[in-house]
Amino acid sequence: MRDVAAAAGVALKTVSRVVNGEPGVNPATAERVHEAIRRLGYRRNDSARLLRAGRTASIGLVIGDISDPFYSGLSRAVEAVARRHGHLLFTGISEEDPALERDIVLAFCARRVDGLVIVPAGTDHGHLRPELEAGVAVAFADRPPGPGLDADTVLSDNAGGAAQGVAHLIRHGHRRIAFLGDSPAIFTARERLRGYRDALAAAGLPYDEALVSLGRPEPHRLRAALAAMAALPYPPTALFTGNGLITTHVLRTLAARPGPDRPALVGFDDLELADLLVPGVTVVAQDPAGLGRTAAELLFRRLAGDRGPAQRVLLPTRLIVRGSGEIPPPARVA
Amino acid sequence: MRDVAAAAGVALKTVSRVVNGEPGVNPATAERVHEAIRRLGYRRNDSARLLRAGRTASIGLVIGDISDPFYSGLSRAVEAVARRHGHLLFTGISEEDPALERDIVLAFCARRVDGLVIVPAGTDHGHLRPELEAGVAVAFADRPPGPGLDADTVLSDNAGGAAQGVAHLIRHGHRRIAFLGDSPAIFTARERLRGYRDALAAAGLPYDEALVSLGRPEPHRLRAALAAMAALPYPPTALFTGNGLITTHVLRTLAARPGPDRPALVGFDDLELADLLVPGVTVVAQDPAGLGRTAAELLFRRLAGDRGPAQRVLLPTRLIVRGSGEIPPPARVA
DNA sequence: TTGAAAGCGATACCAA
DNA sequence: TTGGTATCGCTTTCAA
Repeated sequence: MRDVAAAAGVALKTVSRVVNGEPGVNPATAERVHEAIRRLGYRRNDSARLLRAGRTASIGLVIGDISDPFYSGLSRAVEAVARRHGHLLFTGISEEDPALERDIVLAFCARRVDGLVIVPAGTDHGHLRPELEAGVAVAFADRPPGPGLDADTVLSDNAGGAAQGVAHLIRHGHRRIAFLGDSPAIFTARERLRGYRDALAAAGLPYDEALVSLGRPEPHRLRAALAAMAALPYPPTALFTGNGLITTHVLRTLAARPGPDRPALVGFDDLELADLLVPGVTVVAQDPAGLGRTAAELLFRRLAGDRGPAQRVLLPTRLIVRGSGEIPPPARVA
Repeated sequence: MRDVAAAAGVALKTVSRVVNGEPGVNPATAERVHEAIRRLGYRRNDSARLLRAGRTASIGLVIGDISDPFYSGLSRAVEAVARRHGHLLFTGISEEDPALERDIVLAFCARRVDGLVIVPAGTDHGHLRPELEAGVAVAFADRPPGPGLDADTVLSDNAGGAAQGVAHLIRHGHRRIAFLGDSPAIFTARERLRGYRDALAAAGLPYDEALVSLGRPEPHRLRAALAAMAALPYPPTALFTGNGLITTHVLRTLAARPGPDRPALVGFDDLELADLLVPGVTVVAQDPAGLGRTAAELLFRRLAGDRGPAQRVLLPTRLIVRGSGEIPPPARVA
């Protein structure tokens, strides 16, 4: 910019005025400046401008795994909202590792992002407190922050959705319904398990630990769990799977070992091509874009100056009926 | 930092030394500074530091649609490489709109990103020339830049992969093979069509325009194309679909209208759950992570000072046999 | 070992 | 309408 000013024979400030379209510049002078800008191929350095302005017009998104379609949908929505507000988006991938999440968050804060949208992997967000006090806005999506931190949070109705899915199976005559879920260390997994129990209780059915398997969504673990349940005196006639990955692995296991009495199945999370499988996979679908959009919008409301109490938004889920959840239990042999 | 210096009763520079772990500071002084840092909750502003340093330690990724699993895999790989090099990643989504792509690229450049990884939607990248001259490194992934621009480029072997898939169908006895592809305005679509023609030619089969349908991957367009082909005197006995979305829509159409003579099918791009469909979907799989990783690594090689000629890397594809591509043609009724 | 002053590239305030 | 100068938060150069 200094070079431009020199080339045009004007002061720095005049160039700044022209570049920013500020009023009060003689058209002839402005033209001289434009000429110099063209000739020198000058373009403004936004980083420097924003340093002066004291903001960065950027927000950071921290997410566990962008190759999961759920999170990529969320991510896309956040980007759209950011751009609509004239902000750029930093994306950081935590690989569900709390330490990495923390590093990324701190790196973003060191760049002085205006705000953060976090899908937390960790459960301790103490490192965020000083940043919040320093004025960084934060919104959590999909999972809540660890205890002791108060920030806007957008969640799916995990418990309600799971209850809805399990109630659907009960309505179709099932009494022995298994729950295959992720590790209870994960908030959403706990909530979905709660929904499962709620639905059983509401129908007056007992909670049987032998029908519940929680842990990492690994194929061999799930195969073993299914085998153990199949060996029970009264094996489950229906399965509720706690997330998309688990549903996929369970479907593979069922396909590899086709039997006459295929259990009914309802899964949490929609799957690509779920409608093309035979039978189609009945699922409780979330709204990943809605999570991202809502979290980002809450964030920008804060950036616009909203100082109200932290909000917690619960987004509804939707049962999509496709066939696998409507398989009746085998006829009772009297 | 000024406040810290004042609180510790030292000069600005001393604080800077302590913060950056530079040698030559009296341990006692350093401790006083640390104390002040803690008390004031100070943390360094990286944006300001990098402004002084003349770099931003950030790169930009411009991508068409992150919710496409292909691009989210690519994106994830770019993020990983960026972090490994201590860089932050800006993500911009062009929605396959050249004008938007240009805006995003220019916004990134205005922030003075050190480099860009672009999955181009546009075919004219003239706006990049001044940026390149200004020292921004650029690598293209999945599709090449428009003519007249010379930059590192990483592509899948689209033509080779398509030829491999079509040859697979020919090997299974098919002579009438349809090609359902995306708009020829798209580089990858053109290349895959070329591979199709190559494979036909290599087998001595004629190229029949009636068996080729190009255009947007919309369900009704594809349904109409399939219906028209089915009405031919000699309808195709096998289909080659030019990308994942097209494969999906075609599978839906076939499922909705099951006939006795189901055509064989090989699709470009792998699909989630492709192994669980009946029959499993035979595909030509790309390596999205490889595209992203390689492009990002080329970029960082440039940032490290490599001034060699622009490279073009071709990544191999892989045929995954699952059943749909091995259906034989119906027996010839003599 | 420590510090003063200049500068990175822009904007803001006040004066001319 | 235009320009000088201080400033954003930090690093670098050179001197003490």
